Amino acid sequence: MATPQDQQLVEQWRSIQNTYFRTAGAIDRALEARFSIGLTEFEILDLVADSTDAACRMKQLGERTPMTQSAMSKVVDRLEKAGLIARHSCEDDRRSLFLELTDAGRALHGEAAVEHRALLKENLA
Amino acid sequence: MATPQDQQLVEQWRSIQNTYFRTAGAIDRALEARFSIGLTEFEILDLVADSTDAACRMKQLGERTPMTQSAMSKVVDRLEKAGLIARHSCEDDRRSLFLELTDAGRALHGEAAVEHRALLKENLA
DNA sequence: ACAACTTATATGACGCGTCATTGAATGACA
DNA sequence: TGTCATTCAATGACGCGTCATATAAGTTGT
Repeated sequence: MATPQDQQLVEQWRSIQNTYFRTAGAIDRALEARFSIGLTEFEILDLVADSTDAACRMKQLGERTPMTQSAMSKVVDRLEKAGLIARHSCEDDRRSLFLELTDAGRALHGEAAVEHRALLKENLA
Repeated sequence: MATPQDQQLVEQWRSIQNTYFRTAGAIDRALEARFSIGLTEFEILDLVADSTDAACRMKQLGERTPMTQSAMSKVVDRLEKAGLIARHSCEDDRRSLFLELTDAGRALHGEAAVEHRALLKENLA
């Protein structure tokens, strides 16, 4: 029934869960408190900030995160309403959207990233 | 700004997130499909099944999971409605609750655990 | 050029988790 | 014993993610 192997798997799993929740929670709370954005919003900002290629991005960003397409759409909604990101329609394919940080978005990302990295370091020791 | 250390931290973090989402998603879908319970419900069943001591448990279970007290309460609600678990009031301290698997709960947990461990093995390689 | 299919994003209903609060029982201490 | 603080659990409002769809644009084959 409960082989030692199973025990070890379960242990490993619980450890991952704890690390994940602790870290995600800490980052989320910190970003919310200081910048009024959640972890999810930050992750999108971070991905867009990292993107150098000028391709139509919504889709491609989706490949770099475990988020659903639907979730992404709503996160981008919030970021747009917050004035941190802009959607540009894409000339080649008018179904696609091109995302770009606004100045405010870029500024906020810069500051938030410092906090983000610091909390990662603190929690992933 | 983006030191190699930071890069590595972010990599590590993304890896944890991916593992977590992939694994949790797989287990959740499988349990939902075959037993009509989610991962969260299973985790509570699993904790209760593992508990040998007869202490008043709601509280103590809370210490073994990243779940909120409020979340636990609702999960237990669902498990109770599904007839898998029973709440008993605790004589020593009438604020506390004592949880116990029903026969159906024990049976379901036994089968679900096999699936759970199998999916852990598959995803945490 | 016209259907039928596929792809990119948006949206609405819904479920779950969280926060803040409540209710009830207990403890502490004068 | 009476008051005040503390602890355990439940609840309601709310936000976010998911699923299933909708909308719109592109693609393919004839």
